[in-house]
Amino acid sequence: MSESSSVKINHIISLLTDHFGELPWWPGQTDEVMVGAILTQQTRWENVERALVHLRGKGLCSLEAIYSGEMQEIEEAIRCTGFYRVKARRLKSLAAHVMGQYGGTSGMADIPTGQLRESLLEVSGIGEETADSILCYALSRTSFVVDAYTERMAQCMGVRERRGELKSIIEGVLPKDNYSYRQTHAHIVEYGKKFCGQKRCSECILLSLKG
DNA sequence: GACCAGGTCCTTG
DNA sequence: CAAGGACATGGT
Repeated sequence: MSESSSVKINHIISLLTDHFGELPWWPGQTDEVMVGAILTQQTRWENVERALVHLRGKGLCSLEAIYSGEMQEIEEAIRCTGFYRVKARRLKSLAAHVMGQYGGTSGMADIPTGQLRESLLEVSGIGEETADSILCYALSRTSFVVDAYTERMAQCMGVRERRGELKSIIEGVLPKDNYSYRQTHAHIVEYGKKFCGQKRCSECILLSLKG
């Protein structure tokens, strides 16, 4: 990674923090956040929230309940998030993995973050972003979530590194605490939603960094 | 009706 | 490795 990329990213992060301040982002209990991490794949958060309401109504919000729940019930509850058949399968895989390997969410407490990440990546349907979302937002670890917005923003500011490298760069400049990790990812997504539509790119709040 | 959304997996070149 | 398609509903 180039030195200038780190400097740029560091600058971007502090501008975003100044602009957005503290954002309430992805609250909730551990298991629900893990479920949400899968449901939000390529999907708007508002639709995920509706699905979570359905799941709560059926008592299907814990991994234990999903593990033993009916596939049909799960599919029905999450239909509004799209890709519902794939996602139901992914939820089952995650539940089976966590129950089988750790006996439940609480069993993961003593596993080091890096090891847990590798473990999550073994689950079919959990890629890098979902694994990091679970680590950061469900398990309060310091593993930064790089998503499409992060990559888009970086490209837009002339930082050419792709996702894997971006993760290293960002983790390299952030204070090593979970709060900073959560907030920074939240800032990037808010920035992306508000300013990264093609039409609005000229009004981008980071315009001063371009060039 | 076209196009996109806080991805991941599988197949091809 | 990069690129393209499949998975699917809901909002603009």
